[in-house]
Amino acid sequence: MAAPFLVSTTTQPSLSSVAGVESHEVPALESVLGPGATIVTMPGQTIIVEGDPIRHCYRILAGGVRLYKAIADGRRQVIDFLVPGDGFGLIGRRRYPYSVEAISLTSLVRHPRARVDEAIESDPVVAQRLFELACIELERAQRQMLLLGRKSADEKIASFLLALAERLGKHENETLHLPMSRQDMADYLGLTIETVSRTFSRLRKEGLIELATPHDVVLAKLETLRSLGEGVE
Amino acid sequence: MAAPFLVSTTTQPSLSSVAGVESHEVPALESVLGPGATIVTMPGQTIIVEGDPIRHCYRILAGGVRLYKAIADGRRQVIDFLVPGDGFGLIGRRRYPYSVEAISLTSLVRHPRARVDEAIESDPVVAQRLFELACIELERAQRQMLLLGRKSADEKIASFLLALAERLGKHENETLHLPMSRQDMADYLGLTIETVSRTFSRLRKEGLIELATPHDVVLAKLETLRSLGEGVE
DNA sequence: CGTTGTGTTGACTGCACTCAACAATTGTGG
DNA sequence: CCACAATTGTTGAGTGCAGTCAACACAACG
Repeated sequence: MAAPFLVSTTTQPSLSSVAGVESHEVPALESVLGPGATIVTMPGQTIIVEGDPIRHCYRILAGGVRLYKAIADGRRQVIDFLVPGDGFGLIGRRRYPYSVEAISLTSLVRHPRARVDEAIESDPVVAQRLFELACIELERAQRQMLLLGRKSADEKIASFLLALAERLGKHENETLHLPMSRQDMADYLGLTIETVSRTFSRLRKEGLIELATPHDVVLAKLETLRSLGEGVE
Repeated sequence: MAAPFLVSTTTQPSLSSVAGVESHEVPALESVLGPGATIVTMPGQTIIVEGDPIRHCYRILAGGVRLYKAIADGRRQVIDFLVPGDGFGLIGRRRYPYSVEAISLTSLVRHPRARVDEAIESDPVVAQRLFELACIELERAQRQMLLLGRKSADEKIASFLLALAERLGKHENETLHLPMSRQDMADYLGLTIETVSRTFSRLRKEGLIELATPHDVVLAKLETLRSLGEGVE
């Protein structure tokens, strides 16, 4: 563990740019940022610690990360999982309100945050675009509040799978790859690993999903899954 | 119930502008919006329904409102409570992702949303300010995700009281007025009315708070309340 | 081939939920 | 003004969903 950052300036060739990743995308901002340093991180490696000043903004080229908040006794709440195309350090003010860790072998491009701040001042379109991105994030967070506060374990898992499927453009009977651990899912959904595991097993027995491996889910009955996730009795 | 909107164009004199209301304030935007129509709503009255197009933005002069999302079977998640000085309809894109209802007798000023959209295009400072506001809202939402996913009933109530106290600039042994019902608090914290009521009673027995009335809490031991809210064992 | 990390399953527990009764308060009509 | 109804909050009794503790399966790895 605690492997050092492997920094390289060469661009990663295998970007694996996924289909439906829209919410964190930064097309209008691409040009503003210019070239950046490419960073490769090992699974489990910490990239940002909650409270760190926002010095850079990052975009994920390959792999994935988790954003999370923690309390003193070790409890964690995963705020979001980011996939290739997503970024962090772009929205936000002085400091990161969450920690960032790599889920798998992950490569990112890093740009000085100052370049964004300059762009906000100079280019009105940048501020508009960032405002729009922040609004999208806010709506995501508010949807997650409904999930965390009012949904059952079944409904949470169903919603999670559906949201991820939509984000990655997966359809019925396609295989959805879950790069994160059961613990990560639990901390994202306000559950324990055991409950996550049991719920996957139950959904499998009921035929709503198939588990090729613990990290590869086939969405067998998308509609049933959807009505479950929406909380329709 | 279902009393009609009482619209008047005269400005409400008793603004009751509270001290520490910062997160929803719109000082730089005041001038942009110009004069608006004043609206008075009765307790429980619906102002916005989830999914409504954002045609106006509102600022609360007196009273208070709840923002909430609901599912088909009636379960609700209160997203936030707004107090005088706060606003809604300013941050967000096409449609409201939540419903808005008055908690108490509430007066608001309403401005056409189009005026904001024009200002975003024409005045770079407006877009910057809105981006900043959205970031603040996002951080609030993310803190609430930690509360909903990982805190116990005690910790939730303690956090809630502390956040409200800070927002209204209340200190130790001062009385904090809670304008919302137990049901609203429950739906905000992901609990039931009974659990909210029981937890208030327990905190009272332990001497952390006093209950002048069910809606007026004296914060007797602010530090103990704080460590409880932070999740320190 | 043992070790370690991760996931699954079982047995049991407990925190918060449900159901229910009652108290307190407010509003309404006679 | 009082009786009654309606609304809101509190408390008790019992239940259940998800949590805890524990054992085991399985794969990856040195």
